[in-house]
Amino acid sequence: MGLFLSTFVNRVDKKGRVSVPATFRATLSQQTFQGIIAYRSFTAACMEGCGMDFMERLSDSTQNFDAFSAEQEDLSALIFADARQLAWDPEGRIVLPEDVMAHAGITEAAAFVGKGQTFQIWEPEAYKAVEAEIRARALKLRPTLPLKKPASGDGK
Amino acid sequence: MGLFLSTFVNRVDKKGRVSVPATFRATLSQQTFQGIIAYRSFTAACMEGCGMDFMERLSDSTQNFDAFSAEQEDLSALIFADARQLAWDPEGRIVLPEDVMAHAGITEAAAFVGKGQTFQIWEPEAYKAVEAEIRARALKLRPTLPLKKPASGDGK
DNA sequence: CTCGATACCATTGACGCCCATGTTTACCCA
DNA sequence: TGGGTAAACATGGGCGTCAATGGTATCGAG
Repeated sequence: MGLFLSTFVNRVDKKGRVSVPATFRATLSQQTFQGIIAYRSFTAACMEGCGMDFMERLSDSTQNFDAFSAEQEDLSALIFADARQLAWDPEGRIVLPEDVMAHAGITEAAAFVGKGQTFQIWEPEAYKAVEAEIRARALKLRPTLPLKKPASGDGK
Repeated sequence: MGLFLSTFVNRVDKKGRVSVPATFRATLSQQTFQGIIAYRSFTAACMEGCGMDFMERLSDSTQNFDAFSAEQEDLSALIFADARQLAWDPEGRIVLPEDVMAHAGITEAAAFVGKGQTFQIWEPEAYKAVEAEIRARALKLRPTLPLKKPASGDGK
């Protein structure tokens, strides 16, 4: 399974177009929908991004009523309502809608930030500030990452 | 499963290329992604290095929401955002990005330091200093390493 | 007919691939 | 056991391809 890794800053032209990083496109290449899904973050001034399969998994999760609280169901409903399908053109660019750019404060450039299964889209300077903040806190608290054991069997 | 062992110092050419030690490549040879993943250490002036499977394990771990605190989630998110996929060329070299070399202070050479499951990339002189420090501390404290029992069954 | 959206085309600059070379290590044979 | 040979690895440079980016044309809707 492909992951969204690293951070890429790409220019936004006057038509609102921006290139989706090639590596992100590669991870999404096997999906039914040739593009990305984007919705406004609840907690930060950025967009959340993912592929269609992630949306389907979210949908599946909400089917298990007992697995999800009422709050979580509200949240996922909000996500579905706000999600936009942004197809990319033959050159791999998407067009950022007005309100998306407004929500994230994006003007001239957009930062695609890998989050593993998903990614985020930020105004580059805003992300730098947030990142520095988290990094400083991480340095102070020194949390440790509990890792699962490698998949049993072979190391393939 | 292969381990990253020993320390290798290789030259960095003017294009920023450096050979990944052959033994490290062998350790990573069975991975889906032919290259290394590198991200900036939070605590030291070096890069942390690993293979794609390590990232996937991290991703799997973050799926267990209850197992993760907010701080840990921040940290793993930071790793994903900072992780760079550095594929090697047919000769086994990777290109070190500008900011990577800046963070680690690397100019003419890079030291690949085995850490077992992972490895680190240092500016050679900087690592020598840190190593001497750790060695001196180890001599004084005489820490002991608790060993797990060997896995029953196969030793694979 | 006008405006907006999307496909098409062109440019450039970085990155990956190819070939060539030196140097060390490992191996084979005398 | 020693020398010679061959393979593998580390290193350097040149070139082609692809991704990112900016502009133009075309199609459709209002």
